[in-house]
Amino acid sequence: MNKSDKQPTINDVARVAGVSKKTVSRVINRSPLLKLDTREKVEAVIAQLGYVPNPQARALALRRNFLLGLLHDNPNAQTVLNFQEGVLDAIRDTEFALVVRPVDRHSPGMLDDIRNFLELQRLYGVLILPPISEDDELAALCRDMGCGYVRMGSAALDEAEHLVQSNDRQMVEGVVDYLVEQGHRRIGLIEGPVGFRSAFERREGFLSAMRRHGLDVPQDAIVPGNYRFNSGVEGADRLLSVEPRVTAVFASNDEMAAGAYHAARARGVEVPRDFSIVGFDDSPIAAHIWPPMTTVGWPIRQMGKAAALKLVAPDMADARPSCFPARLVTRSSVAPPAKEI
Amino acid sequence: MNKSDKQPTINDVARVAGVSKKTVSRVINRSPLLKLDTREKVEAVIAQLGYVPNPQARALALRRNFLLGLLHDNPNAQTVLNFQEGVLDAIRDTEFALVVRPVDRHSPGMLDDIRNFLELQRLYGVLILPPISEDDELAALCRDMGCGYVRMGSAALDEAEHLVQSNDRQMVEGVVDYLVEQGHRRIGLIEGPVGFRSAFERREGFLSAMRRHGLDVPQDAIVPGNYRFNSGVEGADRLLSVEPRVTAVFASNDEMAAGAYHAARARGVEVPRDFSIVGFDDSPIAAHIWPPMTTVGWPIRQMGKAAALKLVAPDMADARPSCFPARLVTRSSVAPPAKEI
DNA sequence: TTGTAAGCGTTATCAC
DNA sequence: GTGATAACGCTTACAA
Repeated sequence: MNKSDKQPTINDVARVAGVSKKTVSRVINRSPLLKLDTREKVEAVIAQLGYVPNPQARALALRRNFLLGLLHDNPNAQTVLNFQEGVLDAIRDTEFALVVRPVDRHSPGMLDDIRNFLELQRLYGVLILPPISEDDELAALCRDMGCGYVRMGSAALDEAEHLVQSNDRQMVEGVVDYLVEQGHRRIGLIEGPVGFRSAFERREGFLSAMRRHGLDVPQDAIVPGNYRFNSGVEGADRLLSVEPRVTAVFASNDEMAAGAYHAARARGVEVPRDFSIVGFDDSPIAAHIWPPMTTVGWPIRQMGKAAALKLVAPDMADARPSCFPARLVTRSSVAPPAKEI
Repeated sequence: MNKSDKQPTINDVARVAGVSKKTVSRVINRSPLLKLDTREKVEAVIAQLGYVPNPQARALALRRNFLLGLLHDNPNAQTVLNFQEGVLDAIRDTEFALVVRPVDRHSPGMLDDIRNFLELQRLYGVLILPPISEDDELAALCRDMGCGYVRMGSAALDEAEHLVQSNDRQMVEGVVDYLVEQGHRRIGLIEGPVGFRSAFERREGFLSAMRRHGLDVPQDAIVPGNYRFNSGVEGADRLLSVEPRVTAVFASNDEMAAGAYHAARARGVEVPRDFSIVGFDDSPIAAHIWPPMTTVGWPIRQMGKAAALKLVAPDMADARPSCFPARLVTRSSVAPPAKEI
């Protein structure tokens, strides 16, 4: 239908529609100062020809690529993938694509690496997952480089347009409420890594709810962790070795909670009869471990979608909300504590 | 140092080096017909100016982007992420970036979607993960569109330059050997989904090893599955309900193997004392479930790296191998069978 | 409201 | 071997 079978270009559209390429360009870019019938005429030709603007050419002219970047330092795999799916929900059927960029937050060159990356790829914007989303220098870098960004975090790290937030603190309060409701009084906490905002928020939620219930939190009912499985094993082991024993534990994520299962099993402590466990994330392991784990699930995919929309279509309704409520997923790892003898 | 603080362009290099831009271009593209000292002179200027070619401009001129695409339909999350890491290992410090594209193999429009995607983004090449890597139409599409591709698969799906392969069949034979060595004679199989090459290979490996050992595989020792947790629960449940019971099972992936743990536990069957379980993938759950699972681990990250190198640097040594041997990761889910009474 | 001309930073063509 | 010059497909002045 067209000369050769190459993709039609803006020139083809202009020629067929009998207008200049600039006018076609205006149609593509939704310029407001166009006569309605010109626009319609051009749109008809675009549809007829099946014309799609070439992103490479636009990228060159605009000095900005139609690419969204996903910056992360390896939170858990399912989180990253769910977030990716959400981003894809947002950019499906658009010219945008998603490029992924794992980074190493322990490398001193991280910021420079990212600068080079942004400079080279000229991304439209980046989405930053925790924990590096908490790095204000990184956000400043994006701002300086004129690269859009949205951070995902568990606190109000930034302005609404740059943030999708989960309400970790409040959710953990809910976890404690639930455990107390089940009759628990001595509840332990396995913390997340020092320096992680999410870990901080979860601990604060835990402490404030315990306080609200008038419950004591002895020093040794709080043990450190680093979000890794092994730290959950060790943490729970310490918790289970002091008397009087806690009857329940909140682990700051599922992986550590799974570790707590191990520690319990190794000591012959039965979950949930002797020891109730609650995790955080609702990752696959929570559903697959035995007994199935009660945990906090957050809408990562929606957050991914909203984050991407904040960049590519800031006025869409779905781009608005910045806070995404998590919910308690009750399964079978919590039971009322055994009667004291 | 330069006029304004923009990135230097090829023109700046040409001017400072006192050559034409085409010559600089030749240096960048390693054209062989250049005088050595011209090349060295230009290279010195490039280094001095910190010049980096602009990928957007190259993309426009070459009608091909410096992007690698990762096409997958959601195998497990850890697999995808490990593969991504491998790809990143390959393209770190190059101008390439990785764009991800989850697809839905059940959608009738999948192929058209992918065609549009390739047409629009003009990818340098794509990496295709199983199960869609097994789709020959998809490979043909890439070929037609002049888009490089490498498939990851569990069989010789394609020529070496388009393939990174794992030796599933052989590995599963090894699993059976191991179980037999431990004393098992009645061994069950939970299959993967019909139509998946990996599922086929794993079954064939199982059957051929059993045959080699002269062991009988009754009809009801093979149960269907779909790589999902629940099918593992159901499959193992069926296996455990027929007499004489199998003493061990090979589940075609870890997720189903985890399901088998559940089924056993629900019936009061103890793993591994009464029932040995072996999975496939060495996904995180294998290490985190109790007792830790014996499984087959394959070098996904290296495969990702090799796959990417086949596209971007086909002559590098690391790009050569097409077959990547997996290995048995022995943990605690296998024990000799209880003595018959 | 629309069109013209000049880029954006590279590579391809084809002389020299 | 090397260098003008014209693409590549779009956008941004600036004119009309």
